[in-house]
Amino acid sequence: MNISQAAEQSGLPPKTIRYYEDIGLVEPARRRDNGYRDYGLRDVHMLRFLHRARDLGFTVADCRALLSLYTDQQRRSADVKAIALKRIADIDRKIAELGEMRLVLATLVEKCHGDERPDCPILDDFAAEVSE
Amino acid sequence: MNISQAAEQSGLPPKTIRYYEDIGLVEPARRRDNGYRDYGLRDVHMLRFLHRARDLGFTVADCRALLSLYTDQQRRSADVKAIALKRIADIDRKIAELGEMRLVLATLVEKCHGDERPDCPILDDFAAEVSE
DNA sequence: GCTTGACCTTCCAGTTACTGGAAGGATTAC
DNA sequence: GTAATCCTTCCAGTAACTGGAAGGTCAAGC
Repeated sequence: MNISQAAEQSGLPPKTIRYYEDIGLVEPARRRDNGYRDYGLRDVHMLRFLHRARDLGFTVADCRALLSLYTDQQRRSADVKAIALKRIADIDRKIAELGEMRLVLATLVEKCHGDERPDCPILDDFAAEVSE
Repeated sequence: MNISQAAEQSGLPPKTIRYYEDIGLVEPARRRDNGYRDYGLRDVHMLRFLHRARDLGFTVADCRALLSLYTDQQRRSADVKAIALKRIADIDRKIAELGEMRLVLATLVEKCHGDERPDCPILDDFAAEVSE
């Protein structure tokens, strides 16, 4: 099948599929006589795998590792789990960070009357001297 | 003062300060005879403002707007508040997204025994056919 | 006066993971 | 035959820096 079919079935845009080939995340696709890439079920599987992993926020580097574990029949499930746990820890760190930002902003927003007047506790906060 | 002092007092690395000047986020600094940038208190103020705003996750584009509101005595606090509210909405969207990822991953991780054996529900999930 | 180290300058390249677009060839529908 | 829709490659841009190279400046110590 052509790249656009593979795109449709994997959920990845054609551009992204070519990009993944470029960076060696997937094997170069077979080519037909006219130079078009030709995908089979197995290829689509791999692409879908990547789509799913990327959707869960794994980096391309992680995807490389996950894909290699996926194709390795001798893998240890512990290795997969470790990558997933690292990702969860990452997510937790980001959520915490965003939560702190949100808290600060919500506090400031609440104090700001938000009308035609120029005085604004939000800007005041941004401009405040750092407390020693 | 030199850029490294300005960096220390604003919390931004010298590289970043030069970068902000490059992209026109701050006015070009005064220069001394030797070509060195020379910063005053007012400059450091602006830089610290930017540091704070960036720390709260505002984009550089937002910072541009916030900085212009900051220096505008005729500003409407409503405009500042609107930017902050947009940022909060953004944070909420990101937290929700991360929360969903976390939920999925935590479920999968829990199911994975994580030992020497190769079978792994995480990989199984990634490789699963999309349900129609 | 000279050297050494710590500054400073500019400029170019790399990071992440794509995405848009141009130029040109192939295929398909009518 | 031709128009629309594919496909190809390649180059550039995105966000917000960061690292590093090449070279000028300055302050301290001998």
